[in-house]
Amino acid sequence: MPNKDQYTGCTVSLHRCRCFDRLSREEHAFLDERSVLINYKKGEMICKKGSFASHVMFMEKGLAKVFIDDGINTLVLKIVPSDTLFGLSSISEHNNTFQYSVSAYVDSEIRQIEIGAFKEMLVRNPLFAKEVIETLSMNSTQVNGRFFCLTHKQSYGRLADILICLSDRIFKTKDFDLPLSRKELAELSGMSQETVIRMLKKFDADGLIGLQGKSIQILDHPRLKRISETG
Amino acid sequence: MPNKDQYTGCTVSLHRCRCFDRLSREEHAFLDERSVLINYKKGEMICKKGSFASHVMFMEKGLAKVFIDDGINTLVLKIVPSDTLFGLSSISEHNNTFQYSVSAYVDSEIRQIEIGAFKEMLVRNPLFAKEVIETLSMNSTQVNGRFFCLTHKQSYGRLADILICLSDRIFKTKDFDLPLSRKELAELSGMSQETVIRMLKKFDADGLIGLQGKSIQILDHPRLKRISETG
DNA sequence: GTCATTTACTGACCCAGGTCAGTTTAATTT
DNA sequence: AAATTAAACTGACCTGGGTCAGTAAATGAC
Repeated sequence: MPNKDQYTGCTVSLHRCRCFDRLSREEHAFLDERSVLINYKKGEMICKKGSFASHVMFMEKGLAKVFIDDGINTLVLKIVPSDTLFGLSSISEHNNTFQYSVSAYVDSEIRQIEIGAFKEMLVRNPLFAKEVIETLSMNSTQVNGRFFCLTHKQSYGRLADILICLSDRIFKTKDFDLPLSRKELAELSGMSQETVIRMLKKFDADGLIGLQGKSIQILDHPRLKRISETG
Repeated sequence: MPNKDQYTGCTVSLHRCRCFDRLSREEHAFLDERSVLINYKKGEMICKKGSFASHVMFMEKGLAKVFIDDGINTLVLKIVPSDTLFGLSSISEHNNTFQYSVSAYVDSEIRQIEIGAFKEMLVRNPLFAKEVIETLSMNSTQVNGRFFCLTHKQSYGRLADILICLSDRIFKTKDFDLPLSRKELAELSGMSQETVIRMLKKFDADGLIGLQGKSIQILDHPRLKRISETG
């Protein structure tokens, strides 16, 4: 077999954190009592990089982007779909602030788990800790693949990646209404708004996708895949 | 205070893993007995992405690059200096292979710790696990900063970053002999060999650095820093 | 409904930096 | 020291995709 590793700019890991499966009924209750459920509206900021991290978060239902920025440019690290634990980077003792910002793509329901309780659970239940380690490690691998892709693939490939990712992993259908603006799609694939628009039109003209405003359908998945792979 | 976050393409975290400080004498001995010490020569492969991960590693002395590649392009995720734990991404149960490759920049001495023993320790000693989580989390933050930088800064800024990083964090002197070729410096700053050479020459001509072959001295640290920040 | 504002789109321009094809210098080998 | 090979460097060329300056369409406000 060939040793060609393929990376994608995909933003969502297939990994689901199993840490809560490791908890006893009491432990589960312990965390539950130290959690609150918050609703966010589309576009709302869920947490801001640099602010005090008083909790880790669990996306009950919704979709959000995890990103860092310098005031001018934005880099989307990953997307958080339903049933995902996030904000783990703030477990660190010496860095009790969020290491990234998160904002809602759509109306979202998020459970905040008090960080002290979460940390206590790490020490109380080693299997829980082990799953958290697993999740952190899978996250890194995911982000690294995306890192490779954004630095070494060209734009067509990156856009194809994102379209495939949206279809396969996020909406799980070939035909979906994009809750993102072109601008957001652009920062997701690491390029300018204008380029995204031009390339979407190109894909549409070439019969790879169907495009009517926010509604996108994947018409030629294999060819899209090939574009993603070849650049 | 302004809310402008600065990211650098820096490859080395200042974080040192304190997990071993959490071990009792016996636990220390336990891991020691399940470790081996291996020497690698400059340029030698320390581990290959995709191969079975039978151990985590500790850099006793040396310098190595952690990278992923697709056969054509290489992306250096980070540099591993002395006294650093690495290869943690292979702790995962469901992914018992290395998630990246590592190769030695200079002759290096590396302790391999049998992964079963390491995982056992994670469960046996929760404070140990907590420190490992901390390290994973710091690693991510570090790589994310680099990610931002390589995707959003231009080449001069990235090269300035790397030079500052080499001087401040790796060699800890303003005057050092680079153990890397221009090609390696290029992949470190995410650009082509030719561009690195041209820019080094430019920095030299502008009096920012002194350049004689492999020997580099940082002459104008503040200005270099400014270049790193602005472009 | 009309107006205002945001989002989507188009075209023209341009330049950072990659690629290619060399030459020069340094490091190894014999 | 001559011969190879690899690394460092130079110049010419070219293009992917960013930026800017608009227009068109969609969405929301009143």
